[in-house]
Amino acid sequence: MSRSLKKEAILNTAEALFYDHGFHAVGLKQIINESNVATMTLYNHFSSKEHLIEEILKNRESQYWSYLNSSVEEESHDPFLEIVEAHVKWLNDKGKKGCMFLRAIEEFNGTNNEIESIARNHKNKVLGHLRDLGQKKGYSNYEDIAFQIAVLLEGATSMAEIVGAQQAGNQALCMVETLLQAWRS
Amino acid sequence: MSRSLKKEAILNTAEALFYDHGFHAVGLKQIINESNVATMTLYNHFSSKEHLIEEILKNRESQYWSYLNSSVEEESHDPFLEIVEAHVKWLNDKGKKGCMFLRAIEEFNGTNNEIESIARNHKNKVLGHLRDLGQKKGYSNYEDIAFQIAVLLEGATSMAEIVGAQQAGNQALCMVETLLQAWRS
DNA sequence: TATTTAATAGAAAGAACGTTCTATTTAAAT
DNA sequence: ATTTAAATAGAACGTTCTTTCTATTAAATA
Repeated sequence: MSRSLKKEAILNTAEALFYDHGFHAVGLKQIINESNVATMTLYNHFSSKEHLIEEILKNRESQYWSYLNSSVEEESHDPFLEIVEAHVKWLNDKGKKGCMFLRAIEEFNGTNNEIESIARNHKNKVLGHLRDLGQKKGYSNYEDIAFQIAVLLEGATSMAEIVGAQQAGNQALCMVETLLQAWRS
Repeated sequence: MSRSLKKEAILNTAEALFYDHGFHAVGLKQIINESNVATMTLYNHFSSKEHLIEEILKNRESQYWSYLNSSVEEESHDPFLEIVEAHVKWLNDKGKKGCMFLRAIEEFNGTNNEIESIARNHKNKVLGHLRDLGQKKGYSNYEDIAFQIAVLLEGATSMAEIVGAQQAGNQALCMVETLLQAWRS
């Protein structure tokens, strides 16, 4: 098993465990056991638990963007609908237990600035992306529209924890359709 | 300082700390220090950290309902609008850092069934309340409408962490108005 | 083949965790 | 005034935490 495969195993196991139970609730021992590596193998790849968390968040962010970008075409007719659809796909695949970035903010605010920044920057980048889409589509109130779509995305993520990704996603899609129609008229 | 004042101090301090940093991230030592009680005073009132968490969640649930009930009149003309307004008031007063119930579910799912149940039951009760309101208002698709209002509420809670309760609340209110208009026509 | 590099298991460190114990002081009840 | 009960500070317990160390084995490179 090559070096990078070990690192990959650690990242995958740790991401799953942190996502399922929280950053502070999961110990390195469990991560080491479940990813079948030695303690020092983890510490050779990541200098501390918190640096491991940073790398997991960066990975997860790029995964999320690949969901958004693969589903939303350039010059799409309905970019917001496609964004919500892509987000729902993400929820089905990797988002059934809430938003890992919000949880990072919640668990590390005031105690680890780097982790908090990674998470906050991600959220602000999504907001900026929505704003760009709205502006490109010619909405004069693109600022408000971006916030509102963001509320829908975050709401769907949270509701997926309670009623499942399917139900939460469908309702969010239904709402964005209604809103788009209202905004056009 | 009487016995029940001590208990109250512990509950308030612990609620604030758990809400700010998470259940696993905050130790009893900090709670004991910041609420100015002795270790055994805490253990005389609460048999364990997790029982303390249970009581905090139950308290918080009743606080949330008092926000909802005080703002929503019987036979209101626009109960959904009032629900969202009450929720936004809650966010401004006690909800700037996400939903404590969702976080309880996330941190204790699979490891503490009692805590998880308290949180899940609360969320389902809110959903049931929304359904009742929709049905009473005569919406035939009250089931879907309840889910959709819930998505708005949860979305506003999450967005409050990123852009503040004011902005998040305003956008959620704006959306519910648009949706209500669409549902009526 | 010889040499360097990675990965291993597991012990050990030292701090922090939840919880219990002890001995003392304060307050209430008789 | 005497007894009973509560609350106190803080030590202590056993466990777990993150991190480091050691000594050994496996892989890759030269």
